Parts: sequence; C-alpha cells; structure tokens
Amino acid sequence: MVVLRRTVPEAGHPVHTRWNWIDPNLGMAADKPRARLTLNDVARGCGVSRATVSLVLRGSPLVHSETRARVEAEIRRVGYIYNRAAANLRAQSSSSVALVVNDLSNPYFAEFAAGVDEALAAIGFVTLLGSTGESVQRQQAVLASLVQHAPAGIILSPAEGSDGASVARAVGPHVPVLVFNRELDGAWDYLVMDNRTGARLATEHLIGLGHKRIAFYGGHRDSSSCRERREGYQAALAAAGIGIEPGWRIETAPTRLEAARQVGALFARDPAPTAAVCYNDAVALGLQLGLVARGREPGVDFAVTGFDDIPEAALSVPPLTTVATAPRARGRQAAERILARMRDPSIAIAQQTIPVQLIVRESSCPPPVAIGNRRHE
Amino acid sequence: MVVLRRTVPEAGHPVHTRWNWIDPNLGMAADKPRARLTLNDVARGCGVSRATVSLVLRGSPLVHSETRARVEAEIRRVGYIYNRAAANLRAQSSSSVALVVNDLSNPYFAEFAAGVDEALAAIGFVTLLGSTGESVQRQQAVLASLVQHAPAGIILSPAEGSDGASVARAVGPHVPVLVFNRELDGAWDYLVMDNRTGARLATEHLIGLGHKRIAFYGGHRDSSSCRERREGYQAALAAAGIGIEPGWRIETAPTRLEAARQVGALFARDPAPTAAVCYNDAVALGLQLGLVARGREPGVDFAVTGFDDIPEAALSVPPLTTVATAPRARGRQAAERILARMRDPSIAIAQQTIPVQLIVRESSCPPPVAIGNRRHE
DNA sequence: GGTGCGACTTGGAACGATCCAAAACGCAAT
DNA sequence: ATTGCGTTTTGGATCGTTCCAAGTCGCACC
Repeated sequence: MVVLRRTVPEAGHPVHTRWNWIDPNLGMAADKPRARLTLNDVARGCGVSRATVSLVLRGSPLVHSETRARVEAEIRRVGYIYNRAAANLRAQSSSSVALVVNDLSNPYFAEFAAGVDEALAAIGFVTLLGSTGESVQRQQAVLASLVQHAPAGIILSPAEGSDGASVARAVGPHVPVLVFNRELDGAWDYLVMDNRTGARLATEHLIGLGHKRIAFYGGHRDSSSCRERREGYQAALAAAGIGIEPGWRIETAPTRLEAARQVGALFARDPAPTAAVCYNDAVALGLQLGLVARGREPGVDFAVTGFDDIPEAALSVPPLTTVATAPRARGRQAAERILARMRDPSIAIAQQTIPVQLIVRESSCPPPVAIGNRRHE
Repeated sequence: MVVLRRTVPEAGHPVHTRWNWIDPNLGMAADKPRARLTLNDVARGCGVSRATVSLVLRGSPLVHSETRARVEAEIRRVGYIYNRAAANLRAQSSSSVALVVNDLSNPYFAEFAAGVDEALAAIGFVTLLGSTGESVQRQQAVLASLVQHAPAGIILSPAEGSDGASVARAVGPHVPVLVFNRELDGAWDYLVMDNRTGARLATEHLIGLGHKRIAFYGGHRDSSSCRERREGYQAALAAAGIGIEPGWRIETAPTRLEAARQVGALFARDPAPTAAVCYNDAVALGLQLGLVARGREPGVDFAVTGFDDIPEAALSVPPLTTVATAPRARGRQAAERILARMRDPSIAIAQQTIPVQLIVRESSCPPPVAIGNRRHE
C-alpha cells in the first residue's frame, strides 16, 4: 500500500500540494491479502458479464428477473462491496459533499453538521468533514485537500478573516459552494441568519417590557454576524425613539467565560442599563453567571436575551429568552441547496435568509422600577 | 450527470443496496460545462508526458529540476486540481477514514470528531462523517454507504444496542475498524475510557471528604459505560467498608433535563444521601439545577461529581468536580491507531484504555454534619 | 565509432466501474 | 427458411491516475 505523506500545507498555493516521495515498494506488505472483490469476480462467479452485474446493481429494468436473482444471490454470497470511487470516475459524477466548519466543538455547528449529514445520508451521499479551528491557513489547506476528492459541492462556514479570492482559488470554478453563517467577499451562494431581525425582535421585546436603558453585550466588533445583530438592536431603539449610549456596547470574546468576566463594564457608569441584548447564548449565559457573582439576579432585577437557542438555554437559571434558528434544520436546508445547485449548476446564486423566532422565557423581566405583572417561576 | 438515488436502506442486507433506476440521459445538462482539467491537459500544455507530470506532482527526485519548474508553473497557471479518487483507484490505496458517531450534537463527540479530523488533516487524509442518531438501522445504512467509498479505516462509536455480527457483515473483512466508547460483541480493536477507575476515583474523593451516604445518579442500566462506572463506584464503597443502598442507584436518561426531573428520587427515604457520583457531566449539571430548585445548594449542603469534563463543567455554579478524558486528544489517538492498523494490517487487535483524571472543583464539599475546613468561593 | 552508463522521459497497461453499439436470442409472421 | 422485432446480454472503450519496462539523451571511455 502506498502512502503519501503531505509535508508543509503550503498556504500560499493551495492548488498544488507537494508530498514526500516514498518508495512504493518500501511499505509493501509481504503477503498479498486477497484484494477486494470486483464486479468481474461476481460476473465470473455466476457466468454473466460485468455489464450485466452493473445493471443489476443499479436496478436496471433491462435485466431478466431470473438473471437478476442469480446475480443478487452471488453478490450476497461473496460479500461484494460496491466501489463508488470507480463508478464516480467513469460516470463523472460524485456522491459526496464537503462540509467545512470553523469550529466543530461549538454545539451550534455540531447540530448544523448533524443536519447536513442527515439530509445527505438520506440520498446515499456522504459528508466529507473539514474543520478549520478558525484558522484561515488551515482553511486553505482543508479546502485544497477536500476539493481533490471531487465533492459535488462545498458547504463552508468561513473562518474569521477569510479572503474570498483565496477561497475561490482553492476551490476552483467547478464546485458549487454554499457559504453559511458568515459573509465572505465576492459573489457566493449564501445561507445566512436574519441577524438584524432577530436582534430587533429581542430588543423590541425588552422595550415592550418597559426597558429604556438597554445594552448590547458581547461579540467581536469585526465579526459580520455581530455587526448585523448590533444593527438590529440599534434599529429597534431608534424606532422607539430611545437614544443609544455608546458605552453600553460591550465587546467580549463570544464565550461564556469571557462574557462572565466583563460584567463590570455594564455597571461602570450611572445610570446603568437594566437589560442587555446579548450577541449569542454563550455570552448571555456567561452574563447571567457574572450577574449572580455580583449579587444581581438575572430575570428579576436585570433582563437578558440571547441568540441561537442552544440546548442549555432552556435549562439555565433562569431559562433564557433567546432567538431560535434551528441549526439542524438549517443543516438540512444547506444540504438541499447544494444538491439543487449540483443537479442544475445554472441556478443563479442567491442569498437565502433563515427566518428567526423569538423564544420568550424567564430571563427577560420588566425593569425593577416598572410596577406591574412580574412573572415568576 | 447521473444521479443514483437510494430508496430503502435495506437494514437486513446492507452489503447490497438497491437504487432507483434513473435514465442517464434524463438529467443531462444541455451544455457541456468544460470538464475538469486532467494530468493530460497539463502534460500537453507544457510538452511533456502524463507520467512526468505525475512524478512532479508526487515530488519524485527522478525529474529534472528544470522540467519540474516548467510543469509546476503550468499546473499553477491552469489551476489544475488533483483527482485523488482516480489515484486511489489505480494505487489501490485510500486517503480517507470514516468516523461514525451515535450523536454528533453531544459536545463530547463533537470534540472527539474535531480531534479525529485534526489528526487526519495533518497527513492529508479526509474524514468521512456518518452520524447514526443512536439508531441501529441507520447505523447499518451509514456503514454500508461509507464502506463503498473504500475508507482506509472506520472509527465507530456504536449506537446503543448494536449487534457486532451485523456491523462485521456491513463492513466486510478488509477495512480495519476501531470501536470507541462502547462495547460491541465480537473481537474488535478498542479504545475505551477507564470508566471503572474514573468512577472509583470520584467516589474515593467523596469518601475522603467524609461522606458515608453516596448515591450513583443517572444513566441507563443497560449502557455498558454506565455499568462500568457503577462498578467503580461500588468497588470504592466496598473497599471503604461502606454498605451500598440499592435505592440510591437512580436511573435517568443521560441528559440534563431528565436528570433535573428525577432529583426527588434521591430524597425519597430517610436518611438521604449527602453526595452523588453522577454518570456524566450532563447528568451532574441537571442534578445541580434540580437541587437548587428544591432549595438545596450543591457544593454547600450536597456534593456532586460528574464525568467527561465538558466545557460547561468548569463554568457551572458551583464549578463541577469531574473526571476528565480529554475527548479531542482521544480523537487524535483514535485516528493514529486506525492509521497504524492501516499501514500494517497484521497488528493484533487490542483494547486501549484511556487514562482518566479527577478534576476537583467546588461542587464536591464535605458533608454538612462534618465539621471542618469547608471551601468557599 | 562503438559501448556503457547515469540521468531523465515516456507509452502502454492497469485499477473498477459505466456507456454504447452491436450481438444473441426467442418467437411470430411472412 | 427468412425476416423482423422486442428482449437480454455483452465486449470493448473510457474515466484520470500510477506503475513498469523500455526508451532517449549526453558524455566519458576504450
């Protein structure tokens, strides 16, 4: 068996990867371990031709039912396994889709990946997984590697700071790409969440409860999803005639830990906000922890909303009001879209916007000053 | 482009899958969209033979440096993309590994998958993903589909209730399999956590703090990992001469929600336990929520330990004492193992046990009756 | 001026499937 | 016996790569 080992993942020129030369004979196993069975073996085994077996495998109506039965019996008897790579080579088709995510350990993407795989598996496709760990260099290497397996399409959630031109160069002109979750410069087929509307809904919900001093909490300034959510937040405030306090836009890494650490910034000046629209659920949960640590009670004297509706959101104390996007369904949708483009490459690229839904739970309470119907668990 | 659509995923006979017959000409795109470039195109483009280009691609020392430069320039110029499927077909080798997990949305497996992909990507392999959603039938279908892509090996975390013989039949005799996380009847290469030791360590830790009434909380009775952890728990109690109260082994689904719901069972009889060794972190976190809901304070008047050390464990209130198994490193380890067996199939199958480590945090406190140095945050 | 040799290069023949045009077969009608 | 026709079957050619044996080339040596 020949093994090619890649050395440097040349980030600059992903189209052409160099390998170490390894003498083919070097790793040769001494004994020939009875190669995998082929169409020919099956054909010989039951006295028909390759072509007939191939037709049987694909369920063609051309073969006589008697012949079919004989062939199927033989297939089962010898334990023949179809070689899809060979079939794809000849048929110039593919039966895989590549999924490249920036962070698999994020439960949101894990759910998304599960959705993609679910939809692909249903039609006999497989998912080629690539994870970039938010590194643009690894993303180039991963794309270069995946594209060599001739996937029917690529679903990409770009690493932060990705360059559209580099991605286009790595992927080449023949594979349809669906960009998910983040924006990428250039003309791409998109599947993006309606971040603005989501954040607007959450903010309007807080305004409706009586809040006037509302912060936007967490996320990176330069992340496109964060920017869009901030815009939705600002739009809602502007529409309600509420002024925006720049000091109430607090930047943190989008993790629970960082969000918990930065809570102090919310109360740096007087008057302090009475509610916060958070960048996502992780941040919101971190904020709740941080509030508790400072002696405040989220859902009672400070209102919090999140974004994503990750499984923990429903189980936190208090349960988190958030904006749901159903990542698994999104994964299925992404797979459907890439398959549609694969079947008809002439479909125009477009921007599909994912609808969002506000889920109201106990973390969003009226402001302490407002007297009224306070919900309690 | 020919599309084969699988109909019924025949669970019984996964070796031979039947497809609907679709007339090849039916879905034919009218315009021929300029096929992908091949070695031949590159060769013609710079006036050498296929063979030479092939040697250049694989970094062979046989080609003249001048020729190499010319070929590399041409490769870059036309944007040639290597067709690994064709290469694998000829070389009878493979550059992919299949990863089949029972539940991708579980952060533990997501981390594991990230580790696998990390290790594979480093040597230019790709990960074929398959997720079974804990369904034995889907597992058979997924295995049958993946094996057709001729992976170099399969890493399998079996769905609950898997039958070893069925798995062996679906996979065939030529692909090395590494079973992870769960036991599977038959002779397999294993990578399993040291569940007994982990639970024993946690239990001993609680005993060392002064607890005498310790429950085992959560998990399914018939899950092998749960059984092993229970055995470690029992071993520690027995070694300390503490009797086991059968009513303190409480069964729940291994989720946060279910664990939170069942808390009442812990306090059904008097005297009630003062501590609980939990099946895993999800259960432990659920238990903590349930305790709070009943007016008890975990880490102050009731001690809790978990298993897995998921990211949330460090961030819960109180932070969770747990047993760490470093899933990402386990993923890398699994990939290494499968690659080793791929390179030398004669390696004997074995059971590799993953070392575990007790991480002590604030959720494990001394029992309320014991007077002494109570830690506090 | 042949011979040998090292350094490169190259044209088929694979790999395991699909596709196509042609062949074989059975059977009824001429 | 021949023809025609519909149903089944089949042998190459092909997909894009790798491998191998055999090729070309330049040059030193006798």
